[in-house]
Formats: sequence, structure tokens, C-alpha cells
Amino acid sequence: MYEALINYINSYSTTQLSEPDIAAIKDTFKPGKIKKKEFLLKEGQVCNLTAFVINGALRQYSVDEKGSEHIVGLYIENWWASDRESWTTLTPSLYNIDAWENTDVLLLTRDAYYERIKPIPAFIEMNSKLQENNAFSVQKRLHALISLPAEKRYIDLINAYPQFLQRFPQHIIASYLGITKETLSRVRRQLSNK
Amino acid sequence: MYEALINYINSYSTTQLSEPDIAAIKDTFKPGKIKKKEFLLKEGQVCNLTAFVINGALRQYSVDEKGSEHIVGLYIENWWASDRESWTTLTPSLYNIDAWENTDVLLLTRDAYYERIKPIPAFIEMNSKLQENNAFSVQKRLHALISLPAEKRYIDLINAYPQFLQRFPQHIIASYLGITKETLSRVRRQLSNK
DNA sequence: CGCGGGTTTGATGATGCTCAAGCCCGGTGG
DNA sequence: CCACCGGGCTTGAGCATCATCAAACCCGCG
Repeated sequence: MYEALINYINSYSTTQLSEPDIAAIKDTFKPGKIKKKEFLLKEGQVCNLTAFVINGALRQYSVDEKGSEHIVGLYIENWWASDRESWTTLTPSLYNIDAWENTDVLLLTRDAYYERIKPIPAFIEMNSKLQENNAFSVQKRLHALISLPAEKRYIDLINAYPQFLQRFPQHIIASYLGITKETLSRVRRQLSNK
Repeated sequence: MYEALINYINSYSTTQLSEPDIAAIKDTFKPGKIKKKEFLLKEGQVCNLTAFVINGALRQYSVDEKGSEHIVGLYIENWWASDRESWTTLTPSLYNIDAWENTDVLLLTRDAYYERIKPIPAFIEMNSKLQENNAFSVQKRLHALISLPAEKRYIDLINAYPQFLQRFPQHIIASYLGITKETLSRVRRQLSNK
């Protein structure tokens, strides 16, 4: 169970985890299950947990006054799920995170993070790389939203994250792209006629 | 000239700059001027420079096949201008950065950064906070694009960065919001009738 | 005075949304 | 085994939002 996490950290870091580091990780991350439709985080709460996904799928989204959902993040195996802003600034989150499939995770609390995990060198390196990668991908997604039509954004998503299409239904993908499910359906029809 | 930068770094860090740090900074950042319409970075180039704006205004944008510009970033006094992805990954940039006003900057090259600046503790702290803040604000902008109509995005911008409205013409602001100048003009008329 | 850059306005059209209906398919229970 | 149900996907008609194109206006500046 912890292997996936340990391998993940090592793969993102030049300095590998020491034995004591590994012990600290096994001691600090708690295995957990989130059933389909259960929440890891609800809008308005402060995000006190970060989850590393062992297997399953989560989504992060807001709900507007009309009740429609706007997907800002999708997480599957070997991804981290949390609301970073709420986590670091202790402010109430604007987002919900819930399970789309029954999901196994390793859970880290903020306190445990600061006490045990934050100082681990391999973790520091991984963390800074992840933050960087995340910043780049959010930046790209933003640029796509202001500069590309729906069809192109969909094609880009297929290329960047083909796994998502297997794991999430089209209305989720549509929302992630900033369009409705009907528009996505029509976009796909257009594309298949080529 | 260097005061602004030094104060800026200290204001973002708990550990203050030492005398040798300050000497290194003065020695490493080179004063520069970018005249209106001159480029700090052109699409296709690797971003080898980071600029700290002493005064003036820069914009970062892409140009699509139809020739229209899409503004992804605006930078004024006490902001850092560069394409972080290109800077860190050494890949050609998708963006242009040019001066909207005649601008005074302090320039840092990548080599000088790694050799002299990166290890400075106050700089490390500042840098990680900035990256964090930037990630949060890009995330918010992304969320606004998929969930809010043009009018609401404009209102949010007024509240978040009122300075921008003073410094940049409306067609730039419109592009930053992901709409055309005509739409922005009409949105503003709507708002003034309330 | 004329020019250039910025803004506004109007007419028209594309893109994507809303609402409503129907279809497909896998799962559940009679 | 079949009927039904729910979730997801598709399709269509009408509509809202925003883009495009073109023209006019405004104003500071050489």
C-alpha cells in the first residue's frame, strides 16, 4: 500500500528516501477509503487533509447558485488531492472534493505534515517539482480557455490526459473543459465526421 | 534603484537579507530599460531573463493564427516578469513579453540566478511564497473562466487589481478577461446604468 | 490640422447554453 | 426472464452571450 507512495516520491526526487524517512511516512500517512459520492472536502471547510490516491478517482469542483458543478480538478491513481490554497492559508475552501469511484487513499493531516513529513529532503524536492508542474498545467489550461475554442481544448485534453476519458463520464469532462455536456457531445460528433 | 528590490525581498521573508546578500544582489541584477513596444521575450525563444519591474508596465501574451493577442499576464511596479515554464524547463516560450510603457527593470540571467541568488535564504523564502501566491491567483482566474460570465469576471478584476485599470487600456483588460474590447465596453455600459 | 490609438455603437452571425425529449445500456427486483 | 429504472449520452429547437466587422467618435500630440 505504501509502496506506491514511496516509489512516487523517489521518482520525483534525486535524493532517495532513507529508512527512517520511510518509517515516518508509514507512520504518518493513514490508509483510508472514500466511497463513491463521499466527500474528502466540502465547500466552506478548511482543508486539513491531503490525500494520495492509491486507486480510484476523485473530483474537485464548485457548485454555483444555479446548482451546476464546475470541475477544477480530477485525480486518479498517483495523484495528490487537496485544496492547496485552503490547506496552506487555513481559509475556507471554495471547492468540494468527492469520490467518483470507490477510492483508496493515504491521508495526511496538516499537523502531521508539518511535524513529520515537511522536513524530509526527498519530499521537499518532490513537493517543489509538483508545485511547479501544477503551476505550468494550470497556466496552460488558463491560456487554452482564453484563446482556444471548445473543440481544440477537447483535443488537447485527449492528448494530455487520455486516462481521464476512460475514467470519467462526458459531463465531467465537459465541465472540466468549461462547456456543457451537450456541446461536448456535438463536438465529438463533429470530430468523428473527419 | 536596488532599494525597491531589497525591500520587496525582505517584505516577503522572515529572515532578512544580510550585507553580503545585498552585495550579491547589487552585483548580479543589472539595471535595464525596456522601451514601449520593445520585447523582453519573444515567442519561440527560451526565457533566459527574469525582470523585476522598478517602474513601468509589461504584458505577457500569445498571438494566435488570426493575429489576435491573448493576454496571460500584466506586470507593473514590484512584480516579476518572466515565463516561468520556459525559464525552468529551457523550452521555447509560447508567449511574448513586451513593454506597454517605457519600463525600468532589474534583470537577472538564469546563470547568475543559479550561481548567486538561488541560495540566498531570504530569496528562497520569497520565491516559494510568490510561487504559491501565483498558483492561487492563476487557479482563481481559471475557475472564474469556467464558472463566471464576463461581467462578473470584470467586477472581480476591479476588486482584485484596481491598478490595472489605471495602467492598461480596455482592449488589454478585455483580452486578460478572455473577451473582446467591444464586449468589455458594453459590459461597462451595463454596469454604469446601475 | 491631421493622425494614431483608444473607445463606443450598431448590425449581423457564430458559438455555446438551456430546456426538453428520446435513446441506450447495465443493474435490480418482481 | 423480463420490466423497469437511473445514469449517461444524443438530438433538436430556440435563445443568450459574445464575437466580428464596420463606422464614427474622441482626444492628446506632433
